[in-house]
Amino acid sequence: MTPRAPDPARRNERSRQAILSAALDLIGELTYPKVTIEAIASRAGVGKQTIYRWWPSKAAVVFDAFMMLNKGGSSEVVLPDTGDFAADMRVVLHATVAEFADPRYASAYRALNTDVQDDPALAEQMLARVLRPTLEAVKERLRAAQRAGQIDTGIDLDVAIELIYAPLYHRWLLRTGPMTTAYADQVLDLALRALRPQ
Amino acid sequence: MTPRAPDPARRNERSRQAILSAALDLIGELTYPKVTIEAIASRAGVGKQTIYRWWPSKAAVVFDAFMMLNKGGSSEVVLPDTGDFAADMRVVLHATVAEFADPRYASAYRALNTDVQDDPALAEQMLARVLRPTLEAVKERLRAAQRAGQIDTGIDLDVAIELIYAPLYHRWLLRTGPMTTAYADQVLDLALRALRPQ
Amino acid sequence: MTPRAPDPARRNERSRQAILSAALDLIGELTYPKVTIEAIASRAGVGKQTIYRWWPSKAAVVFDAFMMLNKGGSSEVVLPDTGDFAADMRVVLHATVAEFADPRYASAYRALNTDVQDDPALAEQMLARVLRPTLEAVKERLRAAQRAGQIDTGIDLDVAIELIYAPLYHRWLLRTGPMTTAYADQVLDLALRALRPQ
Amino acid sequence: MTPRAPDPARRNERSRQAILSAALDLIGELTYPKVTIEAIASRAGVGKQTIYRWWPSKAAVVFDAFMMLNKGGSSEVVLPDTGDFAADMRVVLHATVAEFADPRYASAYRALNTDVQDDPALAEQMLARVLRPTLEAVKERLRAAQRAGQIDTGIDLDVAIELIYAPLYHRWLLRTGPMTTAYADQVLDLALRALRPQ
DNA sequence: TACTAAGCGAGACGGTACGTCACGTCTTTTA
DNA sequence: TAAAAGACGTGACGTACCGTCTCGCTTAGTA
Repeated sequence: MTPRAPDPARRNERSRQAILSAALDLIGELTYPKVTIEAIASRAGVGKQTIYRWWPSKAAVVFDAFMMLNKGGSSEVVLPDTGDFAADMRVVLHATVAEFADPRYASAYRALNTDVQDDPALAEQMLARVLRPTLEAVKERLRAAQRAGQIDTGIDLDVAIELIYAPLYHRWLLRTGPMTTAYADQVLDLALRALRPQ
Repeated sequence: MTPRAPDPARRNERSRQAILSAALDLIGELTYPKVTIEAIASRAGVGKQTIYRWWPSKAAVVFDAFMMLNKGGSSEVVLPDTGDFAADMRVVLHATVAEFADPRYASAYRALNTDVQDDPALAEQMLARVLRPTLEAVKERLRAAQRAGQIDTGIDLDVAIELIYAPLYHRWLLRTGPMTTAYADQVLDLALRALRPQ
Repeated sequence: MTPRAPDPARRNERSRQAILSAALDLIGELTYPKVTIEAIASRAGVGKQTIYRWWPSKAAVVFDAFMMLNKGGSSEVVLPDTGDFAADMRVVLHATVAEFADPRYASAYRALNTDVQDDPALAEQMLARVLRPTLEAVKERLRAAQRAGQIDTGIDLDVAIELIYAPLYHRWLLRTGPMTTAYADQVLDLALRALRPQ
Repeated sequence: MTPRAPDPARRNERSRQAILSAALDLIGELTYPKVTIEAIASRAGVGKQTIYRWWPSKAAVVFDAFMMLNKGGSSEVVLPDTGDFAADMRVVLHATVAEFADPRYASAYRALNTDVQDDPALAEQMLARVLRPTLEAVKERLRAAQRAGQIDTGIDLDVAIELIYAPLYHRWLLRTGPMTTAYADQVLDLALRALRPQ
């Protein structure tokens, strides 16, 4: 009596799009607990079963919806490399600040950070498809900067990355202060003091 | 027909304790969405109304329960000052790592970080009674270190604090890696490179 | 983990009445399969759970609603006894025909005769509280008629009763013909030919 | 854009048989509400559409399945005529009792008596193809008995028929007692008292 | 010492959303 | 082109909690 998985080939692409769009819209309009599966289905003009057929939970829907926004779902992240690490990182962090300013992106991301707390499978996906690609790209850029003599070669790059990124996420998630490019610049300046060769 | 606020003098302390303990126990045992008001009331041997009489939401109950654990509910945080800033911070960060290792503390804290996303009042309370006291104490210790010439005087202390703390919270909330004292030491070492006079 | 039965003392009589009335109204208006629990709850202005708390199934609700109509729920049935059995039975059968003419009574009765087919508990209740009381009363009246010499003493009264009643129910349930007092009279006349002393 | 009726010539007889057999099997195994179209299709190894293409409702399928059992689907009913009306009717009623004892026949018949309540088209079919042929045959036999002087000529034969048949159906549908040949004999004996010339 | 008003445990209530099932329609693929 | 397979929009199912309410029953503080 296995439930038998549905056949992806028969999947209705129009419905899939409608569901993800409805989810994003509702997340932007309502507080997350009010973004119910029923509300998404209703907004998308779709049966609830069509959601349950393809996603195991609301969180999974939101994840896919978020991935639609996040770099078009691509897991490949490539950072600019003009040869000036500080300038390149500044561009990247400003882009991050800009993403946080998009209410649909920000709300979906907050929702995922909430759901991740009680959903190990989602946590793994977030790590693998959202966080890790970015962190790996930064790490790669850091390595290039080390080769160029801009970053101390004795530094543990994994810690270096979090020194740069964590303050932004921390401030944003906990709303300890405004999320501005100026703040990003401050953090970056300070972090670079720690990373440069001494 | 104002509902007339309940009289705190007549409040049953035994019930209050039972509720907060039940909340903490359940948070440690169950996934947060299953920690319902009904479950707390039932576990505490208490009527639901007794919870609704004294707290506006589940999040408020969890907050009070968490405060019971967090430094005994005191909002006064004082950091050690042996004259060696690095050593003092190391002690403090190790204490933080230890708190994160307590499952009841950790689960309650995660739950609050979740609820905060859609509850501005709770967010304000978290900031004022949990985060700010610690951050202020660290800031104070940083100022003393500046006076002692251990920290560069040109540094914005608010950013400095986040450089030290954010990586820990980031790694813990997003589970990007293990939460160890070794990691805390690495972060602190790196951060201090940024903060010391140059 | 027994579900613990609800306490009848705390039951809301207003809700109970609203539910039974709503059920009867809907049965009179809609085809039986469209008389859903949700529709009853909605019409009664009541939560679904209030129905599920007190009744195990839609059929049970309909049964109680029907009993409200059927002789005011009383299980005591007493037949007239003027000394003339034929005349007395004619009165009784005409009353039965009149009941069948009430759309709420008739629809509820039909619904119960439907549900009874797959619900032995309901079948038992129908027998004990609806059919048997009437049949017993007729039997009692038949016995009196035997003593008065109007009915042959060799007759099996249980069969005699069904000879009188079954044709009415049969015609009504299967809609093999119109349900009129004239038909009742015809059946009664014929049955009495079988029952009278010979 | 009329849906265009399917062409009966192209109908797959193997599927038709499989559907009717599956329906009968399920009716014998499950409670009627659980005999769903999906269950029939699945059991028959047939697509749902193949059922919807050829039958308007579950009741229609069950009707056809029942007709397969009921006298081989023939609508022609001929009663024995040995010259002894009582004996002939006894044979016929015993055959009816035997049919009621077949669980597939009985379950299907009960199901139809249920569906008939909210489906006038089905009711008409039941009357025309199941009840009327039998009743007409009995009527014909009664007429012969009248001519033979065994039945009073003043009797309304339609009422006479119901006097004989209704008690059996009544007892069977409402389960007011066991369905035995002895009971059939009792009913017949009593009914004949009413019908014989006096 | 009795009275009275509040908090209390209990749990029924009107609701909303859950996740599942079957409906009847449709679309795609196979024979 | 009928048939199998099964996804789809729809809507009811029966359950779980929500937050409010109403019961009796303690349990203080007032008379």
